[in-house]
Amino acid sequence: MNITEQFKQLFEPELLKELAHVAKHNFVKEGDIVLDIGQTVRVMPIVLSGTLKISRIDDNGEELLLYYVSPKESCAMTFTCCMQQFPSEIKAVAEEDVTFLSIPIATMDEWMLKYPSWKSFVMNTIRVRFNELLKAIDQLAFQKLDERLIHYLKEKSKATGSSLINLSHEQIANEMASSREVISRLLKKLENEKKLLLYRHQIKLLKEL
Amino acid sequence: MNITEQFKQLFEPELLKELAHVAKHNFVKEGDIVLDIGQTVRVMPIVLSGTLKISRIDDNGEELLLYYVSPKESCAMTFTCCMQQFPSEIKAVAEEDVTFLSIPIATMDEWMLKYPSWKSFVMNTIRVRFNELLKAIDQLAFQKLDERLIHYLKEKSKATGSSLINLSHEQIANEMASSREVISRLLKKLENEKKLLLYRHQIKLLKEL
DNA sequence: ATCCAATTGTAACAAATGTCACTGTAAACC
DNA sequence: GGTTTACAGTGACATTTGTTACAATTGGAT
Repeated sequence: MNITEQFKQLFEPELLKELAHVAKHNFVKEGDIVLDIGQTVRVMPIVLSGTLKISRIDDNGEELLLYYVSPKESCAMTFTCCMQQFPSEIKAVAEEDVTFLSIPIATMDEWMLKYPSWKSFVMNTIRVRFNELLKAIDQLAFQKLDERLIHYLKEKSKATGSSLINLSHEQIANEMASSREVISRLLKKLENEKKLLLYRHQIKLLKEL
Repeated sequence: MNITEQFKQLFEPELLKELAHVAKHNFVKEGDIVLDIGQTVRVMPIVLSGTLKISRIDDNGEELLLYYVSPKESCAMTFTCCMQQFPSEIKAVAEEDVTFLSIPIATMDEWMLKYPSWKSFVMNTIRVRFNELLKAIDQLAFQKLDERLIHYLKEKSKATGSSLINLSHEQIANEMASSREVISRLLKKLENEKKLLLYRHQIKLLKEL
């Protein structure tokens, strides 16, 4: 699908034309790091296909998944860091193969003044991502690990669009800043409760979840 | 101090003039709720004196402190919710008596186009608050409760500008989404380690902390 | 001065999570 | 086919955090 088609609902015709003209196309493979902590952000990305995983890494290299960026979406923190040329506080990895547009700083700055639909898009992105962070905080502060795990699985399923999750327990533990044995234990409990099925490197979510 | 004086470093002269003219002055007393979860935000606040406490409340009424808004600062989530007339996801309470300016939506929107210094201020506010939320997430995901408590006390001390903290253990437990007995236990441990002194309704932080 | 309510201290126990050690098993590679 | 390696299962134990219950103390109210 071409860009104009994909963003027809979101942007006004003039902006669509400029977008097709100015935006650079990028392609990264599953697992590629699009942006690492500490790197200076130089362009604003808009995902066309695939999913970006945004996460936070602490000093010991421990990870915590924050949220996903899906097609037609962007990442607010990239945006604000970008506008002011600050180093990134988050890490963005391609969850699957990803194509995305990149918009130069100067351009998106100019569009803020010129196109109401662009300003709405940016404001919306910022608001939505704030709420994602608040959701992450809710999970950490108010939920036990079993509830967090269920939430994690559902989000992962939503991001990939499948009830089959292809991850090892170790990988899940890493993204949740927990440990493999604990995740195994909780997954087994969920299996006993008939909420999912466990296979090697794969989890099938059932409707009871 | 008058507004023009206070914001001289931050805003250009033209904007200062408009600010003095357009902004409404508000005053709230310690403990007053400036904005509750679910309320629609109608103006953007800029603190002149005192401190606002921004926190998240879950469905069971449990609280978690997110960050403070100090003089010459604003709250990014208020801003983005405001711009799009969405209900607030956070609660803002006056930590001490607070005076603040409020800017109507239409005005701040207009200023975004007109004044570079205003746009910088807004972008900066958004970036800084994102980082505050990330700090909160770091604490929850990667730190044990004793470290979180130390962090909490230091932040509180910074916000009030004093090494004397006038709070009961119960209040601290509430703001940290923990329980009173646990906080008492950890505070006692810190006292034994000569990092602070405990009094009734008061904690004195020592330089060893 | 006495009483009362709020605050703090603390022990004992419970639950949640993390760690260690080891086993079995499936997949992947020669 | 046999070996190797990554993954999953699990019991035992440690640590962290939460809960219950009650005692001790403080500060204010009357």
